[in-house]
Amino acid sequence: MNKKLTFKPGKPQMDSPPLDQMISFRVSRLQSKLNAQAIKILKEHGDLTPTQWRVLVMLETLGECTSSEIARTTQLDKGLLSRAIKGMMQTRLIEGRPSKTNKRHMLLRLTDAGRDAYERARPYMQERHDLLLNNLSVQERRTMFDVFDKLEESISGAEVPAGETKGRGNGR
Amino acid sequence: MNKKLTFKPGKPQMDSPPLDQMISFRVSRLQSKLNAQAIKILKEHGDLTPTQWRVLVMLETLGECTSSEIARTTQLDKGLLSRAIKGMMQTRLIEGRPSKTNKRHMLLRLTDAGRDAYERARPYMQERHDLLLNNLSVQERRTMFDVFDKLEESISGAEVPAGETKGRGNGR
DNA sequence: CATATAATGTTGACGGGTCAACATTATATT
DNA sequence: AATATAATGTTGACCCGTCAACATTATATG
Repeated sequence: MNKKLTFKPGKPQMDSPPLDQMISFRVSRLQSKLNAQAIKILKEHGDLTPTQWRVLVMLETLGECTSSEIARTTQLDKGLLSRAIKGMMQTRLIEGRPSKTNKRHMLLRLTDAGRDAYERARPYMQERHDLLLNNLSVQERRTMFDVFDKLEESISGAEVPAGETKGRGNGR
Repeated sequence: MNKKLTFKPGKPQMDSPPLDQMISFRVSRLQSKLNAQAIKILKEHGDLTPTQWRVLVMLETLGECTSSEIARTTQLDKGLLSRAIKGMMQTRLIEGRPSKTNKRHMLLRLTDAGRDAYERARPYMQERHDLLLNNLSVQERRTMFDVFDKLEESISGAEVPAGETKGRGNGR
C-alpha cells in the first residue's frame, strides 16, 4: 500500500518527489485531471462547460435566482458568471426576467431545454462522482470534505495578517 | 461555527449548497484559493510564478535534469514547462547545457541566482504550508494525501473504459 | 432630502494552462 | 541497414479564470 519505503538506512533518504508532499501542487494537479474529465463528459452529453453545468445545478437547486446569488453561494467570479449566463441565454438554456423590486437584478430560471440539458448530463456526472466516491471509505469521504473546509478556512484566515480597515466580507 | 443549520426537523432536509458536496467543484474552488495565495506570496518574494517555483523545487531536488524528466515527474504540460524554462533562462535563474549523449536533451540546473531565489521564497512557502497543515490533525493529513492519490487513480482508471490499443502510459 | 457608499452586472485586458502540429533526434522493427 | 515509431522540446492558437474599470441602481449616512 505505502509507496514510499524506498530509503536506505545509511543514506539521507531522498524521499519521493517533494512536490507530491505539497498540498497546493497536489490540489492543482488533481483539479486539472478532474476538470479535464468533466469537460470531456459534459462535451459529450450536452456540450456544456463546467461553469454552465454549475449554473444549471444552482438554478435547479435554488430555483429562480440572480447572478449575484449564484456568485455568493458558489464564490465563482461574477465576470465568469456573467459570460456563462449570457451564453446560456443565447442558447436558451435559461431565461431571465427583470425584477420589479430591483432594477439591477435579473431573475434567472431554467427553460425546458435547460432542464433537459441538465437531466441529460446528470446521470453521467452522477456516475462519475459515484466512481470517485467508491474508491473512498466512509471515513475518507468525511475527512476529505472536512479537510476541504479547513484548508479554505486556513487561507481566508491567513490573508491580511494585520490591520484590516473594516468589514468582514472576503472581497471577492 | 457551523453555518448550515437551516433545516427543519420534519423535512427531508434539503442539504446545503449541492455543489459543496461535489468533489470536483470543491477541488476547483480550493485550487483557486491556494493558487491565488501562492501567486501573491511568490510575487512578493522573488517575483516567481507557481510554475517557475515548481521548476526550482524540482531542480533543487533532482539536481541537473531535463525538461522531460520534470514533465514526467510532475505531470506538468511540456509546453507550459518549455515556456517557464525559457523565461527562467532569460532571467538567469537556471542554465542549460546540451547533452552529449542525446542531442535533444537540454540539461538544466540552477544558477546561483536561481538558488538564491529559491532560498528567498522557500521560508514563506514553507510557512504557508505549515499553516495549512497546522489546522489538520495527523490523521487528516495522512487521509488527505491518500485521498489525493485515490482520486487521481480513479480518474486514470476511468478514462478509456474499453479497448485500449496498447501501452500503459497516460498520454499526457 | 442630499450625498456618499455599496451592490449588481457588463466589459476589456491579461496571463496561464491545454492542446495540436511540428522539426529534430532516438529507438524499435524488419 | 532501412524504415517506422516514439521521444524531446518549441511554437501558435485557443479558452478559461482573474482582475479592474465602469454604468447603473440601492442603500446607508449626514
